[in-house]
Amino acid sequence: MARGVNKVILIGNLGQDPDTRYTPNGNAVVNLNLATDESYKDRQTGQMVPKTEWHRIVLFGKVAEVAGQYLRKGSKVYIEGKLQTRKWQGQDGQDRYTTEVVVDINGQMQMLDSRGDGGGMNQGAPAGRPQQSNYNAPAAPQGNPQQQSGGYNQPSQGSMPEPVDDFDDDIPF
Amino acid sequence: MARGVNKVILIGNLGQDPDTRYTPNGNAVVNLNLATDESYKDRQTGQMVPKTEWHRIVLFGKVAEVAGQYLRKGSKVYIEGKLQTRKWQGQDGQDRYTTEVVVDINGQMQMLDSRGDGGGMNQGAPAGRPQQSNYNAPAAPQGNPQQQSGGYNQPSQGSMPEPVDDFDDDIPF
Amino acid sequence: MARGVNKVILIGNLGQDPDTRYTPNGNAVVNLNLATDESYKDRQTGQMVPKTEWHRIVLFGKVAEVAGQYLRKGSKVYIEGKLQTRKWQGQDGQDRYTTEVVVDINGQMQMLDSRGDGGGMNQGAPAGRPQQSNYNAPAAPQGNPQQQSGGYNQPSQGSMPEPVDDFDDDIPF
Amino acid sequence: MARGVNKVILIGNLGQDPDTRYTPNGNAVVNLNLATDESYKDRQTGQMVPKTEWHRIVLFGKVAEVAGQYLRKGSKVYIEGKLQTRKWQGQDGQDRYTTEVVVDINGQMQMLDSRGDGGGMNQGAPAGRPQQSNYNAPAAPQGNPQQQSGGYNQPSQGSMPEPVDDFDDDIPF
DNA sequence: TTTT
DNA sequence: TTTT
Repeated sequence: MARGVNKVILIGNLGQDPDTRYTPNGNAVVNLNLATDESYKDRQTGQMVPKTEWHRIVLFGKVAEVAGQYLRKGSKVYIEGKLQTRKWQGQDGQDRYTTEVVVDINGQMQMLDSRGDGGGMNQGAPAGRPQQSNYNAPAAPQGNPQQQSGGYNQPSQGSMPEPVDDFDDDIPF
Repeated sequence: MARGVNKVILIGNLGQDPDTRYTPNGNAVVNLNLATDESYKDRQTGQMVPKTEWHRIVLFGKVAEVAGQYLRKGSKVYIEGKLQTRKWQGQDGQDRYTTEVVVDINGQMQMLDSRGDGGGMNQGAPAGRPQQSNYNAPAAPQGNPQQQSGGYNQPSQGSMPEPVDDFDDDIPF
Repeated sequence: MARGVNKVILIGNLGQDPDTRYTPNGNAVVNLNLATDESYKDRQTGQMVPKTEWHRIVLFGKVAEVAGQYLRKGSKVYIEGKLQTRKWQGQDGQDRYTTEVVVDINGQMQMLDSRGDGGGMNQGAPAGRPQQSNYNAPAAPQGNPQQQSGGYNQPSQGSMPEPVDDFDDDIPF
Repeated sequence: MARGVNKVILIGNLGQDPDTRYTPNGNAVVNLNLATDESYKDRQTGQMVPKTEWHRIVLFGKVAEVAGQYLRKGSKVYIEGKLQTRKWQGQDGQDRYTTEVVVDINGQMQMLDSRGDGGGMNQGAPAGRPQQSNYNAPAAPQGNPQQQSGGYNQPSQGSMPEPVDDFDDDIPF
């Protein structure tokens, strides 16, 4: 239920392979870094200047499993989710905020191609092995705080904790 | 032009009066703090738990002027804009990131009522005087970083700089 | 599941009270006539010309019950649904098509006020009695075909049949 | 300007090549037939049943030119526009209504691939010759009324007139 | 870090 | 009439 509207719609390409983790109950949580491109006319030069915006996407439940399995660096994807800002403590003890686009059972994810980055033509075919990095988070992308935490759900001061979802962890979506 | 899609749609209420500033060229730039409400079922208690998400909105051009003039704390509003993340330096010299919903000529703002917070019934009527705080930013609401900068376009290290828009500052939207 | 995206987002006002009907299984099906206003500059006169677009909305399940109970002629409402075109036979035996915005469990309905048309101030309060017209449909508003059918689920040639939803009629949404 | 919200977002595939026409002033007007796919669970069989919805899209201005040039039967496309219902007279003199998704300067069109239907790999490359049928309208697709009119802007009773846009015809978008 |  |  909602007494408001909170909706985000994005189409862009993945800057890297999905980062798949699992909750203690075995539910997938997938992070994506999504680039949306825009260009605008520079008033000095009159030239069109490309501009890339990077978005941090978090998927839960079944849509997370599909994303983790089929999406790869470079994949074009449609995302429908909601904005959520999480508070966490930096190593200096100060508050930090990270805004993410959360895709849960109310959201949507549509693969618009399935190209991996190996140059392969695996159109519509699942990648061999879903990437899973439960122990070693990748370096954070531009525009997002460093992610140095250990396993999912073990945030600690001085690192960015993982997102939590509103839904019951025991019941798969 | 865009080779991607970057769209945010929100309906919520203002947590405080709009913060109106002006660029050197006299164009309005308005910041809003918008709350969207949601509720979800707590799995322990089975109760519905209300949850408020706060969004930082930045309006440019004509829509900014209208927002600054007619919106007030408590106003219900429809916002259509795009996600944008800005990088700035904290007082400790470290990088910080703030994600905002930018409403420019491609976006939309719809007043869904015009209630001020004084309990007045100025339904559909303009507020007496548009609030303008070019010298003293209000404290940030829950879920958003503190805003301690001075006037618009004078960011300094240790404070959060103001957003900049892609559009020609001299040409009103 | 969907391999495409089909989404409609509207904010407007009801041209008349909701038309509530029930399936044989007791599920509510509500029809709304929603007006969205726009204005554009006439190139002859240079004047802004108002233009109203009428939309036929069909709600199913729980959201239908809420709509039927709380919405009234004049109510402002947010609608999120999908486009659906139904084929039916006119009295002359020829095919007709009606496009509707369908709001089911994947959609959303948000009351933006609860004004009835009696000029009452029942803000946020339920109307006394949900209107139900299972036997006598109101005349269609501007921009929509006449609705002359009998009870729900008894379409006949020469009238516009009622919409059907994809979902199991026995299981409430 | 708008005092309401009227927005449609679609991702689907073209059922046929675009139909490009020109106004007397030389502005392109392009019609698309777009299929969006969905599937739902049949309650009798428990099977997933595919369901296709067809949409009539009308593009104006620059986005129309791009669509006419680069899209082909089978192309996947993102459409953002508004709902509009047009009234016209059937050959029997009776009123008919056709609902379209209008994409003008406020809308958006994104090619999600550029595949033509000849099986060619013209990825991102313009098709040899933009289809133009100013004299001979194609048979109407399923889910849409027959289109039997002559050239653009010469509707007559007994046929479905072409759509008109709110914008000044002389000024390219 | 993506894509065209 | 499309697509996977």
